[in-house]
Amino acid sequence: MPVTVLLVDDEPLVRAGLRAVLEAQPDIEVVGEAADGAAVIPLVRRLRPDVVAMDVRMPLMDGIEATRAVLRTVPEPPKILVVTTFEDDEYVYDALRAGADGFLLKRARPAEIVHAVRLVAEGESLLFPASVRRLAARYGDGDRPARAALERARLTEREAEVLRLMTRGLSNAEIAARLVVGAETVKSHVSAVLAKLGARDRTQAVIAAYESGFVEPG
Amino acid sequence: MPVTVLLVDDEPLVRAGLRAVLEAQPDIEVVGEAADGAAVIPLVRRLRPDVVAMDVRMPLMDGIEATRAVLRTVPEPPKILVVTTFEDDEYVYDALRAGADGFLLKRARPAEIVHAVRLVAEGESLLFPASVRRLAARYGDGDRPARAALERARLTEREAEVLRLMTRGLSNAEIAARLVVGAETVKSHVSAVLAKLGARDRTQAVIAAYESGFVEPG
DNA sequence: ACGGACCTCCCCCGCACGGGGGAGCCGGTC
DNA sequence: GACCGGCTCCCCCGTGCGGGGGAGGTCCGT
Repeated sequence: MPVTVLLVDDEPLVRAGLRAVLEAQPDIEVVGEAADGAAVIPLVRRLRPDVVAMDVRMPLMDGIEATRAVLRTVPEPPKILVVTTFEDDEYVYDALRAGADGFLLKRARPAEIVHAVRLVAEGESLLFPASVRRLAARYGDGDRPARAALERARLTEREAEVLRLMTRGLSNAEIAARLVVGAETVKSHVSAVLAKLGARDRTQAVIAAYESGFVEPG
Repeated sequence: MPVTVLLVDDEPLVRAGLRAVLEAQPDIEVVGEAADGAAVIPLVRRLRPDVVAMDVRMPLMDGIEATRAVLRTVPEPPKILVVTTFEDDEYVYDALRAGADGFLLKRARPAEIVHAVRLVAEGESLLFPASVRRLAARYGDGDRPARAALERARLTEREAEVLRLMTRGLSNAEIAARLVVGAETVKSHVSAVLAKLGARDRTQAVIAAYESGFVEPG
């Protein structure tokens, strides 16, 4: 029986590429796709794939969190193959700690991609040495306070909703109208968001939202 | 007769994705692939594609240089569609100056990718294909001329630089200090950017920059 | 019963922002 | 020469924004 794979990546182009590469193999079958980590668990339960090819950066739930969620909640969970780029090196260790079974660079050759899927399906774990080496080189750049800030932010539901509307370009008055509350209330929420994000104004808050993946561009 | 396309990208996965997306269309045919800009010219001469989907960052010869080389040396050159994820505004403008006919983000949806290929094949040029549709949808109520404004949005060098600093969260005063000009000058540039982007305030301008791929999040 | 989030609304206040004008200078084009 | 686009700087002016306070209300866990 073939190895069944679930693709999880927010970029349709990458999904199409992975599908094309993997389905060219007679012993590998792509049984499903998801555009965000938040959609993974029900899909895994229903499709019961052998391997999940999981992107790291996704809008709602990132690959790390999704990996944790799957391994925690699904009995006999699938193997998790984290598909990453050089830019995501910072997450490699986090993903390993979350229980991922292997790593794959998006720029790997098709044969390597196929090989990686077969390996993790067989229970082997693999790590591309190149990515780990780069990790050490690039570690400590730390020029992304916005991301860290947002991850630590713990916005309340209302604050997150207000931030979402801010990222749609709405003014405080428009947000108030949309949420059917007073303008002063919106100001309070906005102030709370700015404080939690370490942002000076709504523009910086919106930037932080984009940089952190809180909103999906495109 | 179908639109013929040559794919130029150093990542096989991306090539596979583009091929899968484009060949799903009956009127588009992928006639060749190259992994580097250095291999483009002989391929273009031999295959005579209508469109070259050209990556920017490649090991030997980048997409900008390859675009220049093709347009300089090939009679009746193909349309050049620059495809990239890494969104240096430098690259964008360099590519356009080099004579590229369009600009496409890898994270665009398949339909947008197909649309972009057809457009440039027909002789249209497009700058930020994704953003036009999205902003049109967002302000689709019709009260705002954002769509037309953005289509006309040809930011000057200075305006693009100001917008870039806006997307870094800088205030007008900070931008003025950075560019060593007066605050009034920055205000003029910002106003021009807002007008050209159909944005009401700097927040909406930053959003448009992210949505259009003018800046790359993450 | 109590504290503590959370959501809601209110006050005052300073200021950066953005719109509307105009103007001089430079480099390229016709 | 005249023209035009781009960059620079200047004026006035209204207001949306954000800081710093405070204060009710509900729900929840202890």
